[in-house]
Amino acid sequence: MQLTPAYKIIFKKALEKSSLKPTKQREHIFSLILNKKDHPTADEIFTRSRDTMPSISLATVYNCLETLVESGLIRQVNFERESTRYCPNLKPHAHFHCKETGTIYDVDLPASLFHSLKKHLPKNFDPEQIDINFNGSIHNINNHY
Amino acid sequence: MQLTPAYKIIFKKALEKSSLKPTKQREHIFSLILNKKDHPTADEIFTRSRDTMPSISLATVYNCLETLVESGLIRQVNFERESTRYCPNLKPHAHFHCKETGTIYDVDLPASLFHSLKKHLPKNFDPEQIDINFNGSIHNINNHY
DNA sequence: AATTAATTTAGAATGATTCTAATTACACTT
DNA sequence: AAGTGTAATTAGAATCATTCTAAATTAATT
Repeated sequence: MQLTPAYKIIFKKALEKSSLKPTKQREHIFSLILNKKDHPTADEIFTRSRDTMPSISLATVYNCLETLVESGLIRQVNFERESTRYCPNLKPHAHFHCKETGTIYDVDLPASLFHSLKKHLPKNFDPEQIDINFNGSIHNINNHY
Repeated sequence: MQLTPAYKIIFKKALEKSSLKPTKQREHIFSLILNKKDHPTADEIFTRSRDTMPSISLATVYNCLETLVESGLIRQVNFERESTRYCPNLKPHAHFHCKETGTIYDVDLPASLFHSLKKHLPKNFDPEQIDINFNGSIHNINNHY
């Protein structure tokens, strides 16, 4: 697991901005999330890291994920009360949760939609984050014949 | 805690539709949620019910809430991994979570917005529920002078 | 190399929720 | 009214994701 040089710079800058240190563990967790663009839980990341960094502890995985979120390198995704998942996609987007498989899909949305959502808030409400989560099922197109 | 006659009918019908029984406990929990239109947690509801139904157990509160959600009488609201909250407002709406106080506010949204959100999904994605959650702070207008 | 602060670590603790198994309530028959 | 069967309630144990704690390690700075 390696970060590309470009991402290495992004990584260091983002952490330094919050005066956090670019440690091996943090870099490793970040690269794991970037290299497989799904939405893993802390525990899945912990399991994955056993291949390449067997000495890391679960507590560290949680700590690293927290600092990566803080520094804006990844996002948290929550569905109901399932384990928190982590997402490297920083573009404004929504999530679709398939209730059959549990898989989470990114859904790109135009910025305009986020803007019109904000317009419906009272003037003194200041949103920092907007989460849009769909929950449903996915029809297999091949089933229709 | 009493349901109005109108709500009593709604309550019975909704449960019967799922062949569930309109028990004292279920009715009581439902009335507690209707009569104070905030977004209580299971534990808060448990505490509130001690005044009027001291014998109810926490497990029953959880069970009742589950059946009320199943039968469409109330909605669940989740923010991050905080305790699940319950909401009697069945109109399509969003939620705003104040990160200072933890309070949750309903935000009415036009149905058209939900429709345009759905348009951005792939054709075979079939959303059953859309959750829109704002997270942020609320400015006190009186602070500006 | 010494000092200091931040980070990592293992394991314990927490807290919300679910599960289990026993009891109770209710609807429907005799 | 008594009996039967099913669903609901209950107390307490169990679970599971996450956070906490305190000690050990690492990294940055003097």
